[in-house]
Amino acid sequence: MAQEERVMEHPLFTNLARQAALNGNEVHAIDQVPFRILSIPKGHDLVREGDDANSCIVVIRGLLATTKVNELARRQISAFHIAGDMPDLMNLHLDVRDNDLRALSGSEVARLDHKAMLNLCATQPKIAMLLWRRTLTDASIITEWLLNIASRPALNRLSHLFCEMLTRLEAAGLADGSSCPLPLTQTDLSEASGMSNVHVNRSLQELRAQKLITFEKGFLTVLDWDTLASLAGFDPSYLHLKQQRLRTRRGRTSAALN
Amino acid sequence: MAQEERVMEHPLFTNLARQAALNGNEVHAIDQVPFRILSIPKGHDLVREGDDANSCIVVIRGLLATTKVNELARRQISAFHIAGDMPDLMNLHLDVRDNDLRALSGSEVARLDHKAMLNLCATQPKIAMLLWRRTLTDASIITEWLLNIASRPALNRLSHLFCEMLTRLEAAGLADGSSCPLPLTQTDLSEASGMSNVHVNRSLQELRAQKLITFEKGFLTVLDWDTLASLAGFDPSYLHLKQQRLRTRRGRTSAALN
DNA sequence: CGTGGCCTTGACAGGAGTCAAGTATGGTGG
DNA sequence: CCACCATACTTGACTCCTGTCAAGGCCACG
Repeated sequence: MAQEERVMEHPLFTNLARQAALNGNEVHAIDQVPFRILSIPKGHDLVREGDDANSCIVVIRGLLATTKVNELARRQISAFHIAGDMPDLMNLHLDVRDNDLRALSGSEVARLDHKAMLNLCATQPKIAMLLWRRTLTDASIITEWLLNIASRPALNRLSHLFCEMLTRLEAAGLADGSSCPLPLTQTDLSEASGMSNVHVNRSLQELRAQKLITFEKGFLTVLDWDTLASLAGFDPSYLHLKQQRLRTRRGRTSAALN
Repeated sequence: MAQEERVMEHPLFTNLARQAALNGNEVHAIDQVPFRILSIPKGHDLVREGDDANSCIVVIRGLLATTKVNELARRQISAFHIAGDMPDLMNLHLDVRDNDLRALSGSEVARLDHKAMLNLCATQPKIAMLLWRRTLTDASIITEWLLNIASRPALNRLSHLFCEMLTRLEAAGLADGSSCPLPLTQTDLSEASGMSNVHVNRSLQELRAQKLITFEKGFLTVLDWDTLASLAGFDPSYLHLKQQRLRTRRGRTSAALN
């Protein structure tokens, strides 16, 4: 079903095999789910509030965000989605979606057939459980964002965001040591962190001045992970990553305690 | 297994039957899940951060909250749980819980056997789907909280919280017209809304002065729903309630548009 | 070479936090 | 029945973090 010239693995498989071993039966069931590859240009909305919740997406490449605008026309980003994420899995069982899905950079996604997905869940309890589990870690991240936005001042808040993104991108194999691509504008950051773009700008300058990070041209480099993570109060356990060693490898935060 | 003298319905059944019709087979499977009734005094923690995620709770009576304290010792409430809610369903598939569950009023809960629940999910896809769906609406609420806290000023933020709680309590049959029990202290409100308790106090006075609400002795009365809801930008669709008529009955917000 | 994003800066205002003290309220025990 | 205490609520004064407004600079792109 893949419309690409190269033979590609089923996107769902790439996604789930990272979490647990699947038997032949399950792999076969996954292969039966039809999908299409879509390219979304930067700034475009893939799904809109009010749309029927009939899509199911796996990010192949790029950076997307779940956004929602409130009655005062202020836009809020409630989640970032990187390669491997399933941005609207949350809407699999809900009738109408109440948020938008926007590409923050040029992105490529696989759109899985909605009915086939529901059928897959109904017939393969283990896969359903894995997908469920994914939605739960997504929810865990949103809860952490709530804590972050509600309880930390600007500098710490931004730091936390950077710590999270570097950790997630590293876990997805997209980071290079302490650097990673992060194609966000300062306005994007402001919409994700609940602060004004002006204040984001000044906080970034402060982070740079303290030699904690570099952030330019959509590229983030963490210069001093320990200080940044402790400023942010960052504890990656809420990400529920399989490979906790990633954290210890870079995480002198905990190593320093020994 | 119920340790009460009166014969009581299985708490899970009460919970799920509200969402969808269950066949005899499914009802029987539910009845096989052992549970115990617990009473938790006001202010006590039922589960703590770091505990093994081996419990599964249904609220019978009272008000609980999921809380988490950050590195600055500031406590944040990320969810309220009323009768019928399942506060730690989110942890069913996650290893270690990263938050606390606290009784904000004297409460009564049913603690379901964790393994039996996992088994139930593995053998009854439809029930698993219903439970999954519940976690998704919980996530939807948290996302709305994120939007609320990140993007609305104090007065609107509190208003939104009140709108939500009245709507949820009404849907659970616990509200009396425009009034409902809401045993929260102003400190609780401040921890839920991400503002200081002093500022909560002043905002409450403002809401009272504008004759929008009454809030005393753990009892909330909404005096002017329309104004309150529009101030809050409240749209109940994120609650994913079955009976949308509840909203229209009281919701002159939408009725007024006709 | 113009135009539009995006980033940067300055000046100013105001919302919200903190600190601290004082006032209800309710439960407890003598 | 009343003194006592803890908890919750109120209030005032002050500070400051953060938002808003407005203007200017820097690219990238057509």
